[in-house]
This record gives sequence, structure tokens and C-alpha cells, in this order.
Amino acid sequence: MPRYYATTPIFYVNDAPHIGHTYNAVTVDAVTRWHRMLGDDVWSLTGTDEHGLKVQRSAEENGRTPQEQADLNSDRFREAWAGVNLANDDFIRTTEPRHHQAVQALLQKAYDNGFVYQDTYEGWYCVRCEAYYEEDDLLDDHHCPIHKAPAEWMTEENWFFKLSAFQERLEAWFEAVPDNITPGGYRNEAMGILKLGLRDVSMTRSSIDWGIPVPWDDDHVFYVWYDALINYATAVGYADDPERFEAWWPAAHHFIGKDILRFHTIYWPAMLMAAGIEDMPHFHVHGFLLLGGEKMSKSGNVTKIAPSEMTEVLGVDGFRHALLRDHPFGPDSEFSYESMVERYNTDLANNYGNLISRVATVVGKKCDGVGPAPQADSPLAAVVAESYATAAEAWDKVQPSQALDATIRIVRDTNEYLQQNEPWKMDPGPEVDAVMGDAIEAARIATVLLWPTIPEAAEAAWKRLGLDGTVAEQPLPAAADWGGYPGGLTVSTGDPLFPRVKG
RNA sequence: GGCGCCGUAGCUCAGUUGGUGAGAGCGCUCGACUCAUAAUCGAGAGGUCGACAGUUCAAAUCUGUCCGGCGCUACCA
Repeated sequence: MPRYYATTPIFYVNDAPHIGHTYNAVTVDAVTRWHRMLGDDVWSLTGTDEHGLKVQRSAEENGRTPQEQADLNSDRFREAWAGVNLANDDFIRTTEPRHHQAVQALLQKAYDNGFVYQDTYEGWYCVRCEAYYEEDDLLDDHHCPIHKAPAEWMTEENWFFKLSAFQERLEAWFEAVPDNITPGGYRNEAMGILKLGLRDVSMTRSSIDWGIPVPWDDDHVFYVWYDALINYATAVGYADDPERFEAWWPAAHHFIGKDILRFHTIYWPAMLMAAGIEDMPHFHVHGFLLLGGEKMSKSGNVTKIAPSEMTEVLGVDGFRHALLRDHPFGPDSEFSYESMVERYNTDLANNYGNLISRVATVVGKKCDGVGPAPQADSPLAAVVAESYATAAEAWDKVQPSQALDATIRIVRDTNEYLQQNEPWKMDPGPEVDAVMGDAIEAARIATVLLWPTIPEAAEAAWKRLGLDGTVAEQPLPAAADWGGYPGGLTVSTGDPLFPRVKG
């Protein structure tokens, strides 16, 4: 059984969950749900990044311990993800003991293998940023470009990671694995970074307490990135279950935003290599949601919009669908309230939801409420087969927008098929049965294929069609084969699955 | 400065290795239907595929230049 291990980034606890985070998390959720239907052995991970100066500071400001602060804020992400129906298998926190063990173990390996050394770091340092700057990046008189405050010349003893030692091995990895980073544009970006040449980087801090102690030097904690990235290994047992790690690690897929490309696709693979891990993860990189439209651009930035603002209007499933359908995975794309509502109304209210309604009503009136079996040679059979092939390929390439487009095509063509045959004008009999059997079957398959994005509504539709069991347990590709609907099941009507939303 | 990305109908976007008269959804116009969530279906209008110049029998697709927007070149989480 193929394995598929998918991760979101761990989100920094000081941030509030917003639709940018949500886009990433829902993509991972939908893709992993698709893989579950394929019968793959799936593990999906999300979590929170909880160390670092910012957490330490906001804890002080609020009169809490850093751990208390982290607990509070981590819960916001848990709640947000429950609110969009994420079916993650694990939620990791970097403050957990299992993670401390893994970080110390993995970096100790790097140390033992000779890829860590002590050196003096000198540079212009902004206290408020807690970061060093290159001279060229500072404003006049060595002022910090962000805070406009004077930077100080600092000298610090630090532990360095020998990133430069991995230049060639990283290049070899890129050469050997053409799809190590998708979409391809981001792979080019990463290769560009490589081509410029890699410098060793500092990986510890002695000025902060809120972090994971360096095992060979009590005075230091690891710099946040060297702590955070390792979460992906922690979660599949790097420190405490080597067998489990062996099994899952080769199947790792990291879904990330383009802003963290460098750390993930260059530093992290090098860290793995330094620790003697052979298998490299796959990376799927997306762009930003840009805030357009009227209603929300007034509130400024996409990072100010909580997912709950959208689920209140569109429902959980409606939001999930519109989010993935309208924003191709990879490039930056426009996000607007108006287009989300429009997408919801078009795809889910007018097409999919309405199809379920009209089918149920006509079956009720013309077939005594019992769904007839589909025709083996229905013209819809070919439509479904083609749509499935397109959707399956798109999911495989991590292109949910394309997959959903292909899936909705089934719904559109079924509406067209009904319109052409007008079964509501016919007297009950074989002719009506033939048309309605086909329509139910197409609706059934569309429901299966929509489950990864609209799981709740899909289950509800499944029951209305009178089908047994759950959509979740339907196996692909078999469940998408034409003719799966047996006929003779009671079809029921009900309130609209997706009520129209007024713009 | 260097590297890279983007610029296709009013809007949001598709367009594999260059090849039938350039597409989808939405919006718009007209019509049909009335089973259905004023939903659905059909027809139509609408683009010199950023500009210019090349390569080619043939380019939105390849090359160069230019214009416009953006990213990276940062130990910002």
C-alpha cells in the first residue's frame, strides 16, 4: 500500500490563523483525503511553532510564562482547523518533549558527523529584530530598515552549520529528482539560490532562553529554524520510533508557501543529509492570496481575515470548495469575498446542490421515490470517465482547482442531460427511469469526487440518494466507475444542501 | 546590478513537446424550459494572446529588445 505523508508548515503561535494559513491547511486536507480514497496509507500533520523571542516577549508583556502563552495561542490554531473540518492525524507542538528529543538527536548527529563548528559571529545587530543585517541592507548610519533604530556591532560566539558542505549533494538531488519541488517555477527559484553558492549559517543563540537547549553546550538554544523544520521528522517517530520513521519518511510531502522556500528546500535537505538521512522530501509550493474586491480590502491585509469570517457566510464545505477551486496552487492569486460567494453560488448552489434537489424531486414524482438503475451505455458514462481521469491527474499533481473544475463538469453535463431529455414531461415508465438512473449515477460519482473538499455535504447527499455506508469509505478508482449505483434505493428530498448566498 | 516569474475576452484564469478558424467559468444580450435553491438549458456579442523585431511552411507557444507588474539575491518564523 503506497504511503503518503503530508505536512503543513507549523504555524508561528504569535500569528492569528488567517485565510493564508487556511489555504495551505485545506489544500493538504483535501489532497490527503483524496489519497485516503485511493486507499493509500496516509498521515497528515499540522501544528505550531512555539519557540523564539517573540513568544518570550509577548509572554512577558502578558504576565505569563512562555509555555502558558504558547498553550493559549496554539489552541487558536487547533480551533481554527477544527472550524474548517481538517482531518489531520496529528498536531505537533515544538514545545513537546518528543520534539525536544528529536531536535537534539538530529542535530547531535550533525555535530557528530562533523557538520557543526564553533565560531564568532560579528555583524550589525538590531536588538528589536533580534537579527543581524548585512551592511548593505541597513539604512544610513547603520539604522535598522524595519525599526529605523541604530543597529549595534555585535560579537557573539555561535555554533555554525556547515551548509556549504552540501552544495554538490543538493545539486545532485535536484538532478536526480525532477519533481522534488512543484510547481516547476519554484524549483527554478531554489536552483537559483543554490547556484549563487551556499554559506555556512549560525544555528544557535545564547541570548534567548525560550528554545531547545543545545545538547553539547548548555549556554545555547537552537535558532528557531533549526528547531522548527525538524518537526516533520519528530512527528513520524525520528527520536522514539525508528521503524516508524523509516516507513514514513520516504513518503514525505511538505506543502509550503513561497516565503519559506529557502529554508525548506535548501537548508532542511542539507540538515537531513548532515544527520545521515538519505531520503529527501517532496515540496509543493504555493503563492500568496492577494486581497482584492471591495468588502475585505477595507480591512487591509489578507492576514487579517479569519477563516471563520468566510465559513459563517458559506459554511465550512462551501468555503473549502471556493477556496480551493478559485485559487490555483502555485501562483499568487486574487482573493475576494465577492468571487468566493460567486463561486459558491455557481458551483455548489446552482449546479451541484440544485442537481441533487431536482433529481430527488423528479424521482419522487415519476419513479415513486425509488431510484432506477443507470443505463450501461449512457452518454454520461463517457463524460464521467473523462472527468475522473482529469481530476485524478490533477489531484496527483497537487492542482485542486483543476481537479474540482473537472469534477464540476460532471454536474454541468448532468444538468444539461436532464434539460435535453425533460423527464418531468414524460409519463412514468422505462424512458423516465433510464434518464433518472443516469442522472443519479452521475450525481453519485460527482459526490464521491467532491468528498475531499466538501466532506459533510457529500455525506448528506449520499444519504439522500439512498446509498449505503459513507462516501469516505468509497474506494477509488472503483467508486468512480459507471454503473456503481444499483437502483432500487429510496431517494429523499430535503432542504437545500447549499442555500444560495446573496452577494 | 545578477537570477527568476508574470502580462491571453469586462472580471478571475486554462492553454501539454510551436500546427484544425484562440478556450473555460463568471458577467452581459436574446431565447427555451418550468423538475429544481428566480436554479437549469441554448444561441450570441466580446480578445491585433503587453509592444516591436526575428526563427519557421506554421508562434499565445521558440529567440532578442523594450514597456509594465512582481519575487529572490536577508540567520526578518
